[in-house]
Amino acid sequence: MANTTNLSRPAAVRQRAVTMKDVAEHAGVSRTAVSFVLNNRQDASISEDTRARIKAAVQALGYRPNAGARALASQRSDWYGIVTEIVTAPFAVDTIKGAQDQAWLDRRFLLIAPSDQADAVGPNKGMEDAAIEKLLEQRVEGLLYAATFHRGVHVPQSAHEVPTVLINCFDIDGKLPSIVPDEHGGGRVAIERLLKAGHQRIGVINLDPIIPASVGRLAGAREALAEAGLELDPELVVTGHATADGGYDAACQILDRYPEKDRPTALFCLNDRMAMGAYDAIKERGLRIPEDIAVIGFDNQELIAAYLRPKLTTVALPFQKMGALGVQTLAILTAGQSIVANQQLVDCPLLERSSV
Amino acid sequence: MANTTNLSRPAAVRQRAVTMKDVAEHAGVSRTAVSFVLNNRQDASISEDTRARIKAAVQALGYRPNAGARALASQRSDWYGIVTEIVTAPFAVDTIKGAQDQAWLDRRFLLIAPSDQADAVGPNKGMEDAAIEKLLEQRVEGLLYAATFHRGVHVPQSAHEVPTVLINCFDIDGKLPSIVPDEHGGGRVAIERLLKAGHQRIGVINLDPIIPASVGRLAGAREALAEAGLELDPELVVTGHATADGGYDAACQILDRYPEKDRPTALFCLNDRMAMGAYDAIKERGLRIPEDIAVIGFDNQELIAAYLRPKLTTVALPFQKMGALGVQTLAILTAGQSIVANQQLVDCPLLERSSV
DNA sequence: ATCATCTAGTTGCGCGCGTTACTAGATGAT
DNA sequence: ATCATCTAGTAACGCGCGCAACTAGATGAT
Repeated sequence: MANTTNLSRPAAVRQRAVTMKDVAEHAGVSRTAVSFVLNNRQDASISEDTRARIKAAVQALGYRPNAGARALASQRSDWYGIVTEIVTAPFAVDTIKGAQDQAWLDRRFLLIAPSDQADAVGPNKGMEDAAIEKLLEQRVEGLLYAATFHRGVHVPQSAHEVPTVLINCFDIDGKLPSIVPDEHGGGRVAIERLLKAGHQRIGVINLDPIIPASVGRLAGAREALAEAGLELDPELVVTGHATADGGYDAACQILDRYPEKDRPTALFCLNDRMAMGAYDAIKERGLRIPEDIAVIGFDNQELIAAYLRPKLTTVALPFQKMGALGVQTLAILTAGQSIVANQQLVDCPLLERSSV
Repeated sequence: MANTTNLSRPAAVRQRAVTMKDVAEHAGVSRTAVSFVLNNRQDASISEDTRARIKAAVQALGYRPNAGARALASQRSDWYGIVTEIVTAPFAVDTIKGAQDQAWLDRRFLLIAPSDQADAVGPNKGMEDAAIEKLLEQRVEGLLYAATFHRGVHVPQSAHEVPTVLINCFDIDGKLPSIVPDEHGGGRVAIERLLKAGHQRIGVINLDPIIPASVGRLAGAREALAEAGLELDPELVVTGHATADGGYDAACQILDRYPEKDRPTALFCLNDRMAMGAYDAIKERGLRIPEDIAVIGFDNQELIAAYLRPKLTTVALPFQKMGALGVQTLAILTAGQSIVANQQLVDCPLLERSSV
């Protein structure tokens, strides 16, 4: 789809930028020589002397390459694009950070486009497509498509025109490669930590049971328990709304259902926001964390986990790693090679703080 | 400064993109005609008929303009750059969002570069400069430089080569225009809200007293009190570390210092994290919010304010608005016009929730 | 019939750069 | 002295596009 923007707005008056031609004249050589030196080409022979003269001219004039022109001539932009919900997303920045850092290492540049995938069916439907369109107009060589919670997504058609990697989500329609957190492993790790601390009777505050996060984490939890010869008591699993209030309500249910001796000694909250509410329920009952009840969360939502009192032990979602791995995967794909697996799992590490 | 990246990496094999030439041939017209139609130029005359043929060809071939080539030819990129600490910053995203949305309205594109300004004196010193350098290589027409907490900054020299606007910070060295929150007004608004609820004896949990946020908010608070014929009791102002723990400690001090009848009935916490800690101190003492003690925060750190129980009434920092205003200001500057004021203040609105 | 004007386009230059093909001179081998 | 080879570059093309300058034909006025 072409756009039809009118470019006839008056340009700002500003002095012309220094070009290679200027550098060449200043150094008394041809523009080609400058190009060879700047691109550090081994096949061209330029004497040490003129090489130095050229570099001096670059310094003296403050020459700065024009990335657009370079991309035009070389037919490669060294740019990747990332599409993500930027604002509603406390996590999006971590993904971007991871991708950005890796891109930097690879001498590439990351273009970030906003999208409101959440309303993908709503009024902003067009915005995401337009964002991708814009990125393609910049001739990005590959796309990262990141979601803020693990789920299946429909990727706009235009994203298929360049190598695309999904982060924290997977392609419902097709075969686009994806990178997702190892929810299952994260569930294991959380329970193993509680078992190690001696807890046997563990309550679970669950998320909406159909989302991948819930399915995976619970399965992992069950597996870890099974290996210890234990089972997850279905009565101890209560589903809450994925907010602090939801966590509070769920925790109340669990805590109030049993006399003290049968009460679970630990709570596995499937996200940190619910853990935040659970804290309130526990404190309200005069119980101490972790002495009376240990709490373990999931997500490592810094602002919550690190500031709760006591600080929340939780399982981290590896956003930075996923972002970095996304760029690495893209690098492989854009080089025309094929990748190992269509879906890559990234570990969810345990973050020890003080609530267990 | 020129970079000397070697571009000789092998490019991915991919079919050539559709160009204007292809469209022109397909439509049986000259390339210029296509350009005129796509740019919607009024001064050129193209019949309705060929205009339609060209548009059809664009559709048929899936033509997409090459932004780089367009920028090269037109000498305007339509890009702005924004430099900000992306990861350590819960707020950075809001600024970006505001700027991004405004840029979108203005048919411009926002390039985001990371920077770790916090360690500007440390090992990452070079990174910020490099990031700006990269943006300038992309020929951005203007720069936004955003900080995550209101402060004075030193802006790298290269940022002076294009119009630059500072957001949430101000230029220590020079005269770069800036956009900052109206801390003073925010302080007023917070206190006025408490006064309206009937509170007269108000405790303040202060930030480091030398930072602009503290200075402004306190001054505003004093002014509001003065207008009600009241004064801020110096004993009721305690400075805490800007964390939940700091807020807890400070709140304990205030709450334990007085017998019940002399205890303040409201707490103005100069940031939400400290309010989070204050909540704990209050609840620990069996007091209710807001019945026994009202709490008002500052910053509107969503993840905290909206999830505390009861939800925290707080004064919002207008990051989105500042971002948007930044882009608008940049638009004025890049158009060669001059702006009204060198420093623009943006209102900090009160966000009513349930803690007052 | 002649000239001016308008319509509907086209030709061609240049943006800044990467790159291929060429060359003038120096050096070495025979 | 002659030819091949090497050194140290240079000339020229094209990437995709915007834009100023031009043109061929149609229309209208005198």
